Amino acid sequence: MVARPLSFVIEPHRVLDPCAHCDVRSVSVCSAIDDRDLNRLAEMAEVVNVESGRTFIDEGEKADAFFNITAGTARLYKLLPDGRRQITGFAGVGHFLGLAVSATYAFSAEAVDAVRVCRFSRPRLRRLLEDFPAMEQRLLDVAANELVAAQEQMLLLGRKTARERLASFLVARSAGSTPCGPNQARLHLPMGRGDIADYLGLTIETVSRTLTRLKSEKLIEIPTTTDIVIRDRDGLEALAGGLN
Amino acid sequence: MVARPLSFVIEPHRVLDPCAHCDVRSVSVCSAIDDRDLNRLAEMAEVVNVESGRTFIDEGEKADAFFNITAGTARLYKLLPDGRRQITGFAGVGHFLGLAVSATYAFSAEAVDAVRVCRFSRPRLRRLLEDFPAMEQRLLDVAANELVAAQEQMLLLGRKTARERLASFLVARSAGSTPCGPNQARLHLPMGRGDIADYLGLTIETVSRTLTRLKSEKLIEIPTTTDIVIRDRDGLEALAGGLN
DNA sequence: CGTTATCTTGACGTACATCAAATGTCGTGG
DNA sequence: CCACGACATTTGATGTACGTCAAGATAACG
Repeated sequence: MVARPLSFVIEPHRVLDPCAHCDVRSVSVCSAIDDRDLNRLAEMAEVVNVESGRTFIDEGEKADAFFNITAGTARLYKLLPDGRRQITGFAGVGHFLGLAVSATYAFSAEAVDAVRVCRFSRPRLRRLLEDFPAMEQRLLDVAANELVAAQEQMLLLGRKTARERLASFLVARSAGSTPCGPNQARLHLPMGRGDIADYLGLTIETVSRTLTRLKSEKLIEIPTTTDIVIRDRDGLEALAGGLN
Repeated sequence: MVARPLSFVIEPHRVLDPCAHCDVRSVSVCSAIDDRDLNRLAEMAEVVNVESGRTFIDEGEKADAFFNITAGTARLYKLLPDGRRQITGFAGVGHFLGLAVSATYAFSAEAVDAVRVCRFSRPRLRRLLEDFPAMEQRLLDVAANELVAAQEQMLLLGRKTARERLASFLVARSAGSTPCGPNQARLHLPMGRGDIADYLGLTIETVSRTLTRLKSEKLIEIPTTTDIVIRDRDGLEALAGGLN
Protein backbone atom coordinates (compact mmCIF):
# COMPACT_ATOMS: atom_id res chain seq x y z
CA MET A 1 0.00 0.00 0.00
CA VAL A 2 1.59 3.23 -1.17
CA ALA A 3 0.92 6.50 0.65
CA ARG A 4 -0.59 9.08 -1.67
CA PRO A 5 -0.94 12.81 -1.20
CA LEU A 6 -4.72 12.64 -1.15
CA SER A 7 -5.41 9.63 0.99
CA PHE A 8 -9.17 9.59 1.09
CA VAL A 9 -12.06 9.45 -1.29
CA ILE A 10 -14.34 12.42 -1.73
CA GLU A 11 -17.96 11.72 -2.56
CA PRO A 12 -19.67 14.64 -4.26
CA HIS A 13 -23.24 15.14 -3.12
CA ARG A 14 -25.69 13.30 -5.25
CA VAL A 15 -28.86 13.95 -3.35
CA LEU A 16 -30.43 17.35 -2.93
CA ASP A 17 -30.26 18.65 0.59
CA PRO A 18 -28.13 15.86 2.03
CA CYS A 19 -28.10 17.27 5.56
CA ALA A 20 -31.90 17.04 5.71
CA HIS A 21 -31.66 13.31 5.19
CA CYS A 22 -28.65 12.82 7.43
CA ASP A 23 -29.50 10.17 10.01
CA VAL A 24 -26.63 11.38 12.19
CA ARG A 25 -27.84 14.94 12.53
CA SER A 26 -29.91 14.27 15.64
CA VAL A 27 -26.82 13.23 17.61
CA SER A 28 -24.48 15.91 16.27
CA VAL A 29 -23.98 19.64 16.52
CA CYS A 30 -25.82 20.01 13.21
CA SER A 31 -29.08 19.54 15.08
CA ALA A 32 -28.65 23.14 16.24
CA ILE A 33 -29.38 24.33 12.71
CA ASP A 34 -33.02 24.75 11.84
CA ASP A 35 -34.55 22.63 9.07
CA ARG A 36 -35.09 25.58 6.76
CA ASP A 37 -31.43 26.67 7.05
CA LEU A 38 -30.00 23.24 6.37
CA ASN A 39 -29.08 24.06 2.80
CA ARG A 40 -26.53 26.58 4.05
CA LEU A 41 -24.95 23.83 6.10
CA ALA A 42 -25.14 21.34 3.24
CA GLU A 43 -23.44 23.51 0.68
CA MET A 44 -20.32 23.81 2.77
CA ALA A 45 -20.16 20.19 3.89
CA GLU A 46 -18.17 17.59 2.05
CA VAL A 47 -18.52 13.88 2.72
CA VAL A 48 -15.18 12.11 3.05
CA ASN A 49 -14.57 8.39 3.45
CA VAL A 50 -11.48 7.41 5.40
CA GLU A 51 -10.42 3.78 5.28
CA SER A 52 -9.26 1.90 8.34
CA GLY A 53 -5.84 2.98 9.55
CA ARG A 54 -5.67 6.19 7.53
CA THR A 55 -4.76 9.49 9.17
CA PHE A 56 -7.08 12.38 8.36
CA ILE A 57 -5.87 14.98 10.88
CA ASP A 58 -2.16 15.56 11.39
CA GLU A 59 -0.89 17.22 14.56
CA GLY A 60 0.98 20.39 13.70
CA GLU A 61 -0.56 20.77 10.25
CA LYS A 62 -2.53 23.85 9.31
CA ALA A 63 -6.01 23.52 10.80
CA ASP A 64 -8.16 24.41 7.84
CA ALA A 65 -11.18 22.22 8.50
CA PHE A 66 -13.63 20.90 11.08
CA PHE A 67 -14.95 17.37 10.98
CA ASN A 68 -18.12 15.66 12.05
CA ILE A 69 -17.97 11.88 12.26
CA THR A 70 -20.94 10.20 10.57
CA ALA A 71 -19.73 6.58 10.62
CA GLY A 72 -17.05 4.52 12.32
CA THR A 73 -14.61 5.35 15.10
CA ALA A 74 -11.46 7.48 15.08
CA ARG A 75 -8.58 7.58 17.53
CA LEU A 76 -7.28 11.00 18.52
CA TYR A 77 -3.69 11.01 19.71
CA LYS A 78 -0.50 12.87 20.40
CA LEU A 79 3.01 11.57 19.83
CA LEU A 80 6.38 12.14 21.45
CA PRO A 81 9.38 12.29 19.10
CA ASP A 82 10.54 8.80 20.11
CA GLY A 83 7.19 7.27 19.17
CA ARG A 84 5.46 7.12 22.54
CA ARG A 85 1.77 7.67 21.87
CA GLN A 86 -1.08 8.90 24.04
CA ILE A 87 -4.57 8.43 22.67
CA THR A 88 -6.62 11.28 24.11
CA GLY A 89 -9.96 9.88 23.04
CA PHE A 90 -11.99 7.78 20.66
CA ALA A 91 -14.39 9.75 18.50
CA GLY A 92 -17.56 7.95 17.42
CA VAL A 93 -20.60 8.85 15.38
CA GLY A 94 -21.78 12.40 16.02
CA HIS A 95 -18.45 13.50 17.43
CA PHE A 96 -17.23 16.95 16.40
CA LEU A 97 -13.49 17.44 15.76
CA GLY A 98 -11.14 20.33 15.21
CA LEU A 99 -12.20 22.81 17.87
CA ALA A 100 -8.83 24.52 17.98
CA VAL A 101 -8.18 28.20 18.39
CA SER A 102 -4.61 27.82 17.21
CA ALA A 103 -3.75 27.80 13.53
CA THR A 104 -2.57 24.18 13.69
CA TYR A 105 -4.15 20.97 14.93
CA ALA A 106 -3.12 19.98 18.44
CA PHE A 107 -3.60 16.26 17.80
CA SER A 108 -3.78 13.66 15.05
CA ALA A 109 -6.77 11.57 14.09
CA GLU A 110 -6.79 8.13 12.47
CA ALA A 111 -9.61 5.87 11.38
CA VAL A 112 -9.91 2.82 13.66
CA ASP A 113 -12.34 1.15 11.28
CA ALA A 114 -14.02 2.51 8.15
CA VAL A 115 -14.85 6.11 8.95
CA ARG A 116 -17.02 8.66 7.19
CA VAL A 117 -16.81 12.32 8.08
CA CYS A 118 -18.43 15.57 7.07
CA ARG A 119 -15.73 18.06 6.39
CA PHE A 120 -16.34 21.80 6.86
CA SER A 121 -13.86 24.45 5.82
CA ARG A 122 -12.88 26.54 8.81
CA PRO A 123 -13.52 30.06 7.49
CA ARG A 124 -16.91 29.05 6.10
CA LEU A 125 -18.01 27.42 9.33
CA ARG A 126 -16.82 30.47 11.23
CA ARG A 127 -19.11 32.61 9.13
CA LEU A 128 -21.97 30.19 9.65
CA LEU A 129 -21.45 30.39 13.42
CA GLU A 130 -21.84 34.15 13.32
CA ASP A 131 -25.28 33.75 11.76
CA PHE A 132 -26.37 30.89 14.01
CA PRO A 133 -25.56 31.54 17.66
CA ALA A 134 -27.49 28.38 18.55
CA MET A 135 -24.79 26.39 16.81
CA GLU A 136 -22.09 28.24 18.70
CA GLN A 137 -23.87 27.54 21.96
CA ARG A 138 -24.10 23.91 21.03
CA LEU A 139 -20.37 23.84 20.36
CA LEU A 140 -19.73 25.39 23.74
CA ASP A 141 -21.75 22.61 25.35
CA VAL A 142 -19.78 20.02 23.42
CA ALA A 143 -16.49 21.59 24.46
CA ALA A 144 -17.59 21.78 28.10
CA ASN A 145 -18.52 18.10 28.06
CA GLU A 146 -15.20 17.14 26.52
CA LEU A 147 -13.45 19.16 29.18
CA VAL A 148 -15.23 17.20 31.89
CA ALA A 149 -14.29 13.94 30.19
CA ALA A 150 -10.69 15.10 29.88
CA GLN A 151 -10.52 15.84 33.60
CA GLU A 152 -11.91 12.41 34.38
CA GLN A 153 -9.24 10.91 32.13
CA MET A 154 -6.52 12.88 33.93
CA LEU A 155 -7.71 11.35 37.19
CA LEU A 156 -7.50 7.93 35.56
CA LEU A 157 -4.03 8.47 34.09
CA GLY A 158 -2.58 10.15 37.14
CA ARG A 159 -4.03 8.16 40.00
CA LYS A 160 -5.75 4.91 39.06
CA THR A 161 -4.25 1.41 38.97
CA ALA A 162 -4.25 -0.70 35.81
CA ARG A 163 -7.25 -2.65 37.09
CA GLU A 164 -9.19 0.50 37.85
CA ARG A 165 -8.30 1.93 34.43
CA LEU A 166 -9.64 -1.07 32.56
CA ALA A 167 -12.78 -1.11 34.69
CA SER A 168 -13.32 2.60 34.04
CA PHE A 169 -12.79 2.09 30.33
CA LEU A 170 -15.29 -0.75 30.11
CA VAL A 171 -17.89 1.03 32.21
CA ALA A 172 -17.57 4.19 30.13
CA ARG A 173 -17.86 2.18 26.92
CA SER A 174 -20.90 0.33 28.20
CA ALA A 175 -22.83 3.58 28.44
CA GLY A 176 -25.31 3.36 25.61
CA SER A 177 -24.46 -0.24 24.74
CA THR A 178 -26.91 -3.13 24.62
CA PRO A 179 -27.76 -4.20 28.16
CA CYS A 180 -28.20 -7.98 28.24
CA GLY A 181 -29.74 -8.76 31.56
CA PRO A 182 -29.66 -6.97 34.90
CA ASN A 183 -26.22 -5.76 35.96
CA GLN A 184 -24.84 -6.87 32.59
CA ALA A 185 -24.03 -5.49 29.16
CA ARG A 186 -22.42 -6.56 25.93
CA LEU A 187 -20.06 -4.22 24.17
CA HIS A 188 -18.04 -4.13 21.02
CA LEU A 189 -14.50 -2.72 20.96
CA PRO A 190 -13.53 -1.60 17.46
CA MET A 191 -9.98 -0.75 18.60
CA GLY A 192 -7.19 -3.24 19.33
CA ARG A 193 -5.30 -3.84 22.56
CA GLY A 194 -2.58 -1.45 21.49
CA ASP A 195 -5.09 1.38 21.17
CA ILE A 196 -6.58 0.59 24.55
CA ALA A 197 -3.10 0.55 26.08
CA ASP A 198 -2.19 3.92 24.58
CA TYR A 199 -5.50 5.34 25.75
CA LEU A 200 -5.08 4.14 29.33
CA GLY A 201 -1.37 4.90 29.65
CA LEU A 202 -0.41 1.21 29.87
CA THR A 203 1.29 -1.41 27.68
CA ILE A 204 -0.42 -4.02 25.52
CA GLU A 205 0.75 -6.76 27.87
CA THR A 206 -0.68 -5.10 30.95
CA VAL A 207 -4.01 -4.54 29.21
CA SER A 208 -4.16 -8.18 28.18
CA ARG A 209 -3.15 -9.50 31.59
CA THR A 210 -5.58 -7.22 33.39
CA LEU A 211 -8.47 -8.24 31.16
CA THR A 212 -7.81 -11.93 31.79
CA ARG A 213 -7.66 -11.15 35.49
CA LEU A 214 -11.04 -9.37 35.36
CA LYS A 215 -12.34 -12.43 33.53
CA SER A 216 -11.01 -14.82 36.18
CA GLU A 217 -12.71 -12.64 38.78
CA LYS A 218 -16.04 -13.15 36.96
CA LEU A 219 -16.45 -9.43 36.37
CA ILE A 220 -16.37 -9.83 32.58
CA GLU A 221 -16.36 -12.41 29.81
CA ILE A 222 -14.33 -12.22 26.61
CA PRO A 223 -16.19 -14.13 23.88
CA THR A 224 -13.92 -12.68 21.17
CA THR A 225 -11.06 -10.20 21.42
CA THR A 226 -13.30 -7.42 20.12
CA ASP A 227 -16.38 -8.20 22.18
CA ILE A 228 -16.69 -8.10 25.92
CA VAL A 229 -19.60 -8.97 28.17
CA ILE A 230 -19.90 -7.23 31.50
CA ARG A 231 -21.09 -9.80 34.03
CA ASP A 232 -21.03 -7.67 37.14
CA ARG A 233 -21.62 -4.07 36.26
CA ASP A 234 -21.87 -2.92 39.90
CA GLY A 235 -18.61 -4.59 40.79
CA LEU A 236 -16.91 -3.08 37.79
CA GLU A 237 -18.26 0.37 38.60
CA ALA A 238 -17.05 0.12 42.19
CA LEU A 239 -13.61 -0.81 40.88
CA ALA A 240 -13.67 2.03 38.36
CA GLY A 241 -14.52 4.49 41.13
CA GLY A 242 -11.53 3.42 43.18
CA LEU A 243 -13.18 1.14 45.70
CA ASN A 244 -11.82 -2.40 46.44
CA MET B 1 -10.25 26.11 62.43
CA VAL B 2 -13.94 25.29 62.28
CA ALA B 3 -15.68 24.80 58.93
CA ARG B 4 -18.56 27.16 58.52
CA PRO B 5 -21.41 27.04 56.04
CA LEU B 6 -20.39 30.28 54.34
CA SER B 7 -16.65 30.03 54.20
CA PHE B 8 -15.75 33.21 52.35
CA VAL B 9 -16.19 36.92 52.76
CA ILE B 10 -18.42 38.84 50.40
CA GLU B 11 -17.46 42.41 49.58
CA PRO B 12 -20.39 44.49 48.38
CA HIS B 13 -19.48 46.86 45.60
CA ARG B 14 -18.48 50.22 46.85
CA VAL B 15 -17.36 51.86 43.66
CA LEU B 16 -19.70 52.68 40.80
CA ASP B 17 -19.06 50.56 37.73
CA PRO B 18 -16.45 48.28 39.24
CA CYS B 19 -15.94 46.26 36.05
CA ALA B 20 -14.86 49.39 34.21
CA HIS B 21 -11.99 49.81 36.65
CA CYS B 22 -11.14 46.15 36.81
CA ASP B 23 -7.45 45.75 36.01
CA VAL B 24 -8.00 42.07 35.26
CA ARG B 25 -10.60 42.59 32.55
CA SER B 26 -8.07 42.75 29.74
CA VAL B 27 -6.88 39.20 30.43
CA SER B 28 -10.30 37.68 31.11
CA VAL B 29 -13.44 36.78 29.19
CA CYS B 30 -14.97 40.03 30.40
CA SER B 31 -12.97 41.87 27.75
CA ALA B 32 -15.54 40.56 25.27
CA ILE B 33 -18.12 42.92 26.73
CA ASP B 34 -18.14 46.44 25.35
CA ASP B 35 -17.37 49.36 27.63
CA ARG B 36 -20.89 50.75 27.43
CA ASP B 37 -22.43 47.42 28.45
CA LEU B 38 -20.17 46.89 31.42
CA ASN B 39 -22.81 47.91 33.92
CA ARG B 40 -24.88 44.87 32.97
CA LEU B 41 -21.88 42.71 33.78
CA ALA B 42 -21.13 44.61 36.97
CA GLU B 43 -24.60 44.32 38.44
CA MET B 44 -24.47 40.54 38.36
CA ALA B 45 -20.89 40.15 39.56
CA GLU B 46 -20.03 39.68 43.19
CA VAL B 47 -16.48 39.96 44.49
CA VAL B 48 -15.54 37.14 46.84
CA ASN B 49 -12.33 36.74 48.82
CA VAL B 50 -11.20 33.20 49.49
CA GLU B 51 -8.43 32.71 52.00
CA SER B 52 -5.59 30.29 51.45
CA GLY B 53 -6.62 26.65 51.71
CA ARG B 54 -10.37 27.30 51.50
CA THR B 55 -12.55 25.37 49.08
CA PHE B 56 -14.89 27.48 46.97
CA ILE B 57 -16.12 24.89 44.46
CA ASP B 58 -17.16 21.44 45.61
CA GLU B 59 -17.28 18.55 43.16
CA GLY B 60 -20.78 17.13 43.01
CA GLU B 61 -22.46 20.21 44.45
CA LYS B 62 -25.12 22.08 42.53
CA ALA B 63 -23.38 24.25 39.94
CA ASP B 64 -25.11 27.58 40.48
CA ALA B 65 -22.29 29.97 39.69
CA PHE B 66 -19.38 30.80 37.41
CA PHE B 67 -16.15 32.29 38.67
CA ASN B 68 -13.51 34.55 37.29
CA ILE B 69 -10.25 34.67 39.20
CA THR B 70 -9.01 38.20 39.80
CA ALA B 71 -6.18 37.50 42.26
CA GLY B 72 -4.19 34.52 43.49
CA THR B 73 -4.05 30.92 42.31
CA ALA B 74 -6.53 28.07 42.75
CA ARG B 75 -6.03 24.35 42.40
CA LEU B 76 -8.72 22.41 40.56
CA TYR B 77 -8.92 18.76 41.49
CA LYS B 78 -10.83 15.53 41.59
CA LEU B 79 -10.76 12.98 44.40
CA LEU B 80 -11.18 9.22 44.61
CA PRO B 81 -13.11 7.91 47.64
CA ASP B 82 -9.91 6.72 49.34
CA GLY B 83 -8.34 10.18 49.14
CA ARG B 84 -6.19 9.88 46.03
CA ARG B 85 -6.20 13.31 44.42
CA GLN B 86 -5.56 14.46 40.88
CA ILE B 87 -5.08 18.18 40.35
CA THR B 88 -6.36 18.89 36.85
CA GLY B 89 -5.00 22.39 36.70
CA PHE B 90 -3.95 25.55 38.46
CA ALA B 91 -6.14 28.55 37.75
CA GLY B 92 -4.47 31.94 37.89
CA VAL B 93 -5.59 35.52 37.34
CA GLY B 94 -8.03 35.84 34.44
CA HIS B 95 -8.98 32.18 34.52
CA PHE B 96 -12.67 31.38 34.02
CA LEU B 97 -14.18 28.51 36.05
CA GLY B 98 -17.42 26.57 36.04
CA LEU B 99 -17.96 25.83 32.38
CA ALA B 100 -20.08 22.77 33.05
CA VAL B 101 -23.13 21.66 31.16
CA SER B 102 -24.15 19.32 33.92
CA ALA B 103 -26.12 20.52 36.91
CA THR B 104 -23.25 19.79 39.28
CA TYR B 105 -19.57 20.75 39.34
CA ALA B 106 -17.23 18.12 37.93
CA PHE B 107 -14.30 19.21 40.09
CA SER B 108 -13.42 21.03 43.28
CA ALA B 109 -11.48 24.27 43.59
CA GLU B 110 -9.37 25.45 46.49
CA ALA B 111 -7.36 28.60 47.07
CA VAL B 112 -3.61 27.93 46.94
CA ASP B 113 -2.85 31.40 48.27
CA ALA B 114 -5.17 34.35 48.93
CA VAL B 115 -7.66 34.29 46.06
CA ARG B 116 -10.20 36.82 44.88
CA VAL B 117 -12.90 35.85 42.44
CA CYS B 118 -15.78 37.46 40.62
CA ARG B 119 -18.82 35.30 41.13
CA PHE B 120 -21.62 35.22 38.53
CA SER B 121 -24.91 33.44 39.07
CA ARG B 122 -25.43 30.84 36.37
CA PRO B 123 -28.91 31.76 35.12
CA ARG B 124 -28.04 35.45 34.96
CA LEU B 125 -24.82 34.83 33.04
CA ARG B 126 -26.71 32.53 30.67
CA ARG B 127 -29.08 35.39 29.89
CA LEU B 128 -26.17 37.74 29.41
CA LEU B 129 -24.59 35.31 26.94
CA GLU B 130 -27.72 35.35 24.84
CA ASP B 131 -27.42 39.10 24.46
CA PHE B 132 -23.68 39.09 23.87
CA PRO B 133 -22.61 36.44 21.38
CA ALA B 134 -19.09 37.88 21.46
CA MET B 135 -18.84 36.72 25.05
CA GLU B 136 -20.04 33.27 24.08
CA GLN B 137 -17.47 33.11 21.32
CA ARG B 138 -14.80 34.13 23.77
CA LEU B 139 -15.88 31.34 26.10
CA LEU B 140 -15.67 28.88 23.24
CA ASP B 141 -12.10 29.99 22.61
CA VAL B 142 -11.28 29.57 26.28
CA ALA B 143 -12.79 26.10 26.33
CA ALA B 144 -10.93 25.09 23.17
CA ASN B 145 -7.65 26.25 24.69
CA GLU B 146 -8.31 24.34 27.88
CA LEU B 147 -9.07 21.27 25.83
CA VAL B 148 -5.71 21.54 24.10
CA ALA B 149 -3.99 21.94 27.47
CA ALA B 150 -5.89 18.94 28.83
CA GLN B 151 -4.73 16.77 25.93
CA GLU B 152 -1.15 17.85 26.53
CA GLN B 153 -1.56 16.91 30.19
CA MET B 154 -2.93 13.48 29.23
CA LEU B 155 0.21 12.91 27.19
CA LEU B 156 2.25 13.90 30.22
CA LEU B 157 0.34 11.70 32.66
CA GLY B 158 0.10 8.70 30.37
CA ARG B 159 3.50 8.62 28.71
CA LYS B 160 6.15 10.87 30.24
CA THR B 161 8.74 9.96 32.87
CA ALA B 162 9.00 11.81 36.18
CA ARG B 163 11.91 13.84 34.85
CA GLU B 164 10.02 14.81 31.71
CA ARG B 165 6.95 15.72 33.77
CA LEU B 166 8.85 18.11 35.99
CA ALA B 167 10.61 19.64 33.00
CA SER B 168 7.26 20.11 31.23
CA PHE B 169 5.78 21.66 34.35
CA LEU B 170 8.61 24.15 34.77
CA VAL B 171 8.69 25.07 31.09
CA ALA B 172 4.91 25.61 31.04
CA ARG B 173 5.13 27.73 34.18
CA SER B 174 7.97 29.78 32.78
CA ALA B 175 5.75 31.01 29.94
CA GLY B 176 5.10 34.61 30.81
CA SER B 177 7.52 34.68 33.72
CA THR B 178 10.42 37.06 34.15
CA PRO B 179 13.24 36.01 31.83
CA CYS B 180 16.58 36.68 33.55
CA GLY B 181 19.18 36.31 30.87
CA PRO B 182 19.30 34.31 27.66
CA ASN B 183 18.07 30.73 27.98
CA GLN B 184 17.05 31.45 31.57
CA ALA B 185 14.03 32.44 33.64
CA ARG B 186 13.01 32.88 37.23
CA LEU B 187 9.66 31.62 38.37
CA HIS B 188 7.61 31.55 41.52
CA LEU B 189 5.62 28.47 42.54
CA PRO B 190 2.75 29.39 44.86
CA MET B 191 1.83 25.72 45.36
CA GLY B 192 3.70 23.20 47.54
CA ARG B 193 5.41 19.95 46.54
CA GLY B 194 2.26 17.99 47.33
CA ASP B 195 0.25 20.03 44.86
CA ILE B 196 2.89 19.59 42.18
CA ALA B 197 2.93 15.84 42.84
CA ASP B 198 -0.85 15.56 42.57
CA TYR B 199 -0.77 17.62 39.39
CA LEU B 200 1.91 15.48 37.73
CA GLY B 201 0.62 12.11 38.92
CA LEU B 202 3.65 11.54 41.18
CA THR B 203 4.44 11.49 44.91
CA ILE B 204 5.95 14.29 46.96
CA GLU B 205 9.17 12.31 47.33
CA THR B 206 9.58 11.76 43.61
CA VAL B 207 8.97 15.44 42.91
CA SER B 208 11.57 16.43 45.48
CA ARG B 209 14.13 13.92 44.27
CA THR B 210 13.60 14.80 40.63
CA LEU B 211 13.99 18.51 41.32
CA THR B 212 17.27 17.96 43.13
CA ARG B 213 18.41 15.80 40.21
CA LEU B 214 17.56 18.57 37.72
CA LYS B 215 19.52 20.90 39.97
CA SER B 216 22.54 18.60 40.03
CA GLU B 217 22.34 18.46 36.24
CA LYS B 218 22.61 22.27 36.14
CA LEU B 219 19.24 22.61 34.40
CA ILE B 220 17.73 24.57 37.28
CA GLU B 221 18.55 26.25 40.57
CA ILE B 222 16.40 26.21 43.69
CA PRO B 223 17.09 29.38 45.68
CA THR B 224 14.05 28.76 47.90
CA THR B 225 11.46 25.99 47.85
CA THR B 226 8.94 28.30 46.19
CA ASP B 227 11.27 29.90 43.66
CA ILE B 228 13.09 28.19 40.85
CA VAL B 229 15.53 29.53 38.32
CA ILE B 230 15.75 27.88 34.94
CA ARG B 231 19.42 27.79 33.97
CA ASP B 232 19.12 25.90 30.69
CA ARG B 233 15.77 26.54 29.13
CA ASP B 234 16.62 24.75 25.88
CA GLY B 235 17.77 21.66 27.72
CA LEU B 236 14.66 21.68 29.86
CA GLU B 237 12.44 22.08 26.81
CA ALA B 238 14.13 19.20 25.05
CA LEU B 239 13.57 17.07 28.12
CA ALA B 240 9.94 18.17 28.36
CA GLY B 241 9.39 17.22 24.73
CA GLY B 242 10.65 13.71 25.33
CA LEU B 243 14.19 13.98 23.96
CA ASN B 244 17.27 12.79 25.96
C1' DC C 1 13.30 30.01 70.15
C1' DG C 2 10.80 26.03 70.67
C1' DT C 3 7.00 23.79 67.78
C1' DT C 4 5.14 22.16 63.86
C1' DA C 5 4.58 21.63 59.00
C1' DT C 6 7.13 21.00 54.80
C1' DC C 7 10.82 19.39 52.30
C1' DT C 8 14.73 16.33 51.50
C1' DT C 9 17.24 12.10 51.65
C1' DG C 10 17.78 7.10 52.29
C1' DA C 11 16.46 2.04 52.30
C1' DC C 12 13.39 -1.04 50.48
C1' DG C 13 9.09 -2.83 48.06
C1' DT C 14 6.02 -3.33 44.12
C1' DA C 15 3.10 -2.49 40.12
C1' DC C 16 3.87 -2.19 35.80
C1' DA C 17 7.32 -2.31 31.79
C1' DT C 18 10.32 -4.95 29.04
C1' DC C 19 11.88 -8.87 26.68
C1' DA C 20 10.77 -13.27 24.82
C1' DA C 21 8.07 -17.01 23.35
C1' DA C 22 3.71 -19.52 22.67
C1' DT C 23 -0.89 -19.37 21.11
C1' DG C 24 -4.68 -17.68 18.60
C1' DT C 25 -6.94 -15.27 14.55
C1' DC C 26 -7.70 -14.20 9.96
C1' DG C 27 -6.99 -13.64 5.10
C1' DT C 28 -4.99 -15.76 0.96
C1' DG C 29 -4.21 -19.04 -2.29
C1' DG C 30 -3.45 -23.79 -3.53
C1' DC D 1 -11.43 -27.24 2.69
C1' DC D 2 -7.14 -26.86 4.41
C1' DA D 3 -2.25 -25.11 4.60
C1' DC D 4 0.35 -21.21 5.13
C1' DG D 5 1.98 -16.79 6.66
C1' DA D 6 1.33 -12.34 8.88
C1' DC D 7 -0.19 -10.23 12.69
C1' DA D 8 -2.64 -9.69 17.19
C1' DT D 9 -3.12 -11.46 21.63
C1' DT D 10 -1.83 -14.04 25.56
C1' DT D 11 1.37 -15.84 28.86
C1' DG D 12 5.82 -16.17 31.23
C1' DA D 13 10.38 -14.49 33.23
C1' DT D 14 12.80 -10.66 34.62
C1' DG D 15 13.91 -5.64 35.19
C1' DT D 16 13.15 -0.99 36.89
C1' DA D 17 11.09 3.54 37.75
C1' DC D 18 8.57 5.12 40.96
C1' DG D 19 5.98 4.33 45.43
C1' DT D 20 6.18 3.47 50.38
C1' DC D 21 8.05 3.79 54.81
C1' DA D 22 11.12 6.10 57.84
C1' DA D 23 14.38 9.45 59.44
C1' DG D 24 16.67 13.86 59.20
C1' DA D 25 17.04 18.72 57.60
C1' DT D 26 14.78 23.29 56.62
C1' DA D 27 11.64 26.44 56.80
C1' DA D 28 7.50 28.66 58.74
C1' DC D 29 5.24 30.51 62.83
C1' DG D 30 3.58 31.86 67.05
